[in-house]
Amino acid sequence: MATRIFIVDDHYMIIEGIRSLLQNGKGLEWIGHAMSATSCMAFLQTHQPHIILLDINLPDISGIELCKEIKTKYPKIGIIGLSSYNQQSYINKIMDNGASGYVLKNATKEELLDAIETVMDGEKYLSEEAALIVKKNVGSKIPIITRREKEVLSLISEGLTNNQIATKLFISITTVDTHRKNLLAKFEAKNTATLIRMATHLEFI
Amino acid sequence: MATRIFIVDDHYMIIEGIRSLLQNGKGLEWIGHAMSATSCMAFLQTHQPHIILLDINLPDISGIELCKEIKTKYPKIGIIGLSSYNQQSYINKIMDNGASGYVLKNATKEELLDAIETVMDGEKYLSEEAALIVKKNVGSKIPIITRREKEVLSLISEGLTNNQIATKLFISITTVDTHRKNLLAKFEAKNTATLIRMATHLEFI
DNA sequence: CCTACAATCCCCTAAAAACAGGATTTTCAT
DNA sequence: ATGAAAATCCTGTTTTTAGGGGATTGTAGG
Repeated sequence: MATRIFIVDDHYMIIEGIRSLLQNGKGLEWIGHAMSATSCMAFLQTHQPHIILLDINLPDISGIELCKEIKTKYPKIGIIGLSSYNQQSYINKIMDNGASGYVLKNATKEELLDAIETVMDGEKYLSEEAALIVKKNVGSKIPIITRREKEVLSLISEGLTNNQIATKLFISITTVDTHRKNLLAKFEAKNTATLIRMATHLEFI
Repeated sequence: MATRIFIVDDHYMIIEGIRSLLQNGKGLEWIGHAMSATSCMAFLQTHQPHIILLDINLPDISGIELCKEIKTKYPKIGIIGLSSYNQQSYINKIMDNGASGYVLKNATKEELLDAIETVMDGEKYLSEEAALIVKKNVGSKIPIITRREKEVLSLISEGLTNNQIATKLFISITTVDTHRKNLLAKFEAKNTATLIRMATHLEFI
């Protein structure tokens, strides 16, 4: 039986690229693509791929969330994370959320086929570069922030004061202040300026 | 004569994707690809494409720099910028550096062919989304800051207080404060958080 | 010469953020 | 159900920023 492949990515060129790369792969069946999380979930109600190639940067919800959702509903599907950049933080996150592999978008055809094969065998796969990055960043921790903290962080970056954030989120100023304190602690940032800089570089914003 | 297309992108999948998208395009000749700025310049010494599809995010130097370089040496080549994201600042920058078009990586086959055709006709092309962004950001100028201001800006982003910056630069706190005030004014930022966010996105830091 | 601009310095006040201690409730997975 | 983690709220003090004035040097260009 052919391995059924489904791909979720919002970039047309990537979809085309992967389709083209997989065209000659033996034992692979391309069963379609989705360009958003919602259309992906809709597709899965009627189709059962073996492997989903899942872009981490999606327009509606993050690929990481989607990965979790897919894994909860369809635990048998193997998920391989895809990303354009060496987003250190994301590699860990998506693997923690049930993905079985991670491949960068500059991967070669061989790497991609290798990843699919490895995951089909029930093992985990990290592309060479991804593995390097994980190795390189051992110790340089990526903070794990909560939904609410992320929300506050993003509002801070938009220039809102604690007061305005409090009003917007219907919470007390002191709560916002606490979230802010926790953010500073988690990022080990001295002040807002560093916080925003780090968050931007780690692509939290 | 067929339009000779050359592509510069460090992502294998994108290269494959575009190759696949252009395969059926009439009058197009795919003459190769480069995955870095240096190999691109090397290729151009022996080949003359009509159109270069140029990714903005390259590993060695930025696509914007490369664009300038290509245009200086080979002014006849039409360059179409490619980018994954709606990087507002980049659209202006690459167009200012001689590019004739800008297409997002989630463009359809039609958009891409349209872009190539338009540029071959000697006109400029902006993809729908890109045009929207530019339109949305009319008036949102890129601030011009002085050497000293840039210095202060970068120290702010590193988390130094005005006091520490003053000590470091051997100037008074009030001077630092003035620079800060001017930075906020130039970026039209409400506070430090927005300032740093904008500066990061506009690549001042 | 004169102007523009950068870079420097000063004073002031209100608002905001940083920092340090807490405490309570809700949510969620084992 | 129980414990951990998240999210909420509180009371303080100290430091920093935001934002408003205004002023002095030096330098480069028209």
